[in-house]
Amino acid sequence: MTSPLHLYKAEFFKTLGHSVRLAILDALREGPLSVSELQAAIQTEQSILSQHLAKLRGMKFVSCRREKTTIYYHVHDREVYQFLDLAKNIYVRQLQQSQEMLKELTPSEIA
Amino acid sequence: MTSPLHLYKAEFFKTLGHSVRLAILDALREGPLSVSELQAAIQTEQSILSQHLAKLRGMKFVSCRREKTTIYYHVHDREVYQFLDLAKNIYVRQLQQSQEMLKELTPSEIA
DNA sequence: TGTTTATATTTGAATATTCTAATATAACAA
DNA sequence: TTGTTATATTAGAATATTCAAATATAAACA
Repeated sequence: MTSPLHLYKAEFFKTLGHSVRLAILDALREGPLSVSELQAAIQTEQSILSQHLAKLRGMKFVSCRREKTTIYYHVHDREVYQFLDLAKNIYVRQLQQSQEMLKELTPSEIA
Repeated sequence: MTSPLHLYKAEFFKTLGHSVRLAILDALREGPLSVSELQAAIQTEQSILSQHLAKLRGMKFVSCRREKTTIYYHVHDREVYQFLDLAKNIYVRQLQQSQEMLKELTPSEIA
């Protein structure tokens, strides 16, 4: 086990495992945005944004087209949003569970 | 942006971003397995397996119960498999696309 | 051509993750 | 109690990822 496919899958998930990259995908839900629009939307330094866009491009989560000097990014496969929403179901439940565990602790147990 | 929720989501995906952890989840598809059964199934050192199980537990992807000296792991929320299968649709398409790009390259372009 | 604007890439330091090896714990049996 | 089996945790080295700053590129325009 831990086949080449598992390694590829791992890269796939790793690419999603960064808050800026998730914010980028979220920002692109409504449609394409230029890099500077993205920069404004998620409040991130130009070079950092560019580096994260490169990773998303590398895994084909996004593509881009140039229009004069502006580069517009869009998600490559909109099914990714279904997927992200399904993820949300799961981690929201996971979070809730953690919350419940916290609530059951007495103050002395927490300290 | 890059809210606390985005940070949490990123942790969620990061937890899935390792081939051993994906192999563990796959191995648990059919039902619970003990640590040594997992070890046999995915051919991994005891301590490494244990460390990855700890991460999966931490994010509540798996839970475990003890039976005498044996510890059985199971996935915490079976919806994770729907989610992983949806992921597969997406990255298989992404892979195919990369393949097609490769095919279009002439040998000289590759070298 | 030179300048400006928009974006990408590179480099090295800072940080985080993973692995290996060793040690710890928990339950049970002799 | 001591030993054994199954699993977990810890510590430090090895590796990978991220960030910040500087530099590079590409298109458009004066």
